[in-house]
Amino acid sequence: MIKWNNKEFTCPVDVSLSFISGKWKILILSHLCQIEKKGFSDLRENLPGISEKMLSQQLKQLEKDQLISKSVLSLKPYRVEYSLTDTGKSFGPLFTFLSQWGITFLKRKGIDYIKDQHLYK
Amino acid sequence: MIKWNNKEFTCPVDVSLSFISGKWKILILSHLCQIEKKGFSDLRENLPGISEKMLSQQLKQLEKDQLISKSVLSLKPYRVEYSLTDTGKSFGPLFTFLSQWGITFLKRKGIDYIKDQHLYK
DNA sequence: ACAATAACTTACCAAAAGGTAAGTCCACTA
DNA sequence: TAGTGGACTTACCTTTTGGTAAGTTATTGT
Repeated sequence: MIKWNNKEFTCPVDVSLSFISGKWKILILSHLCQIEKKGFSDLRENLPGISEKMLSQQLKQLEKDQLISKSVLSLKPYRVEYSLTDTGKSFGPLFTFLSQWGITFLKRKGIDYIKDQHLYK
Repeated sequence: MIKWNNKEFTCPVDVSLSFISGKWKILILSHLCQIEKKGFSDLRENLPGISEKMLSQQLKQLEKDQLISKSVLSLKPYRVEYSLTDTGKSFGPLFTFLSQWGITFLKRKGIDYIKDQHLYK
């Protein structure tokens, strides 16, 4: 068992997973990797099905783990912006891989995601 | 929303994740990617903390999803062997990435996994 | 004959994760 | 002044996931 920060890991893969596991984290990160606009509601719009509670919760955790950073654009009307940190960006190849794998898989099943992307909005 | 097999996915990444999410699946697959011996108890030994119930349950799901295949070596004394299918192998780069990411992360935190691997058994 | 090993399954239970709905605060717009 | 949008929080509840422990069948080893 590898020990770090009062947690135990069975192997390096387990270490990596501890940052990105859960139903939403990878999805949030991979969207932050792609889209330009990064406000709270931009993210919500791009993650069909996520509740505000979940989004807020996950963003908080990702920030704590230093995968993303939040900048407060203005306080009076409260506006924020989220972006990947360097650590967050270091997961980039993972998101690319998962996206590509999914696209290839779907194609094998007769679904052309790229061509029909507009249908899935 | 992308639909396939009565399930809904928000994007291709979501499709990929549906095969490998959960506490144990990636760990099981990445071990099958590395070790030669692949019996039930070989796996159990290499996945500290997993219960037989969980291992059996996850193996069943992975087999159903066609990421692994099971060959029954003998019936009288019941012996089996698990291995990655081609689909399972296609996740290879993912396991490599996650392992490497973890190793790099640990090194930054002053833990040299490669050098001290024997300590973590 | 008895214990150990292999590959499970089953029943039961606890904890973690996630969903729903409502509420908050503030500012801008009509 | 009423309504809308942005960025949340909170309480409550359900589902999913995971853990424990015991049982099963059959073989090999002592």
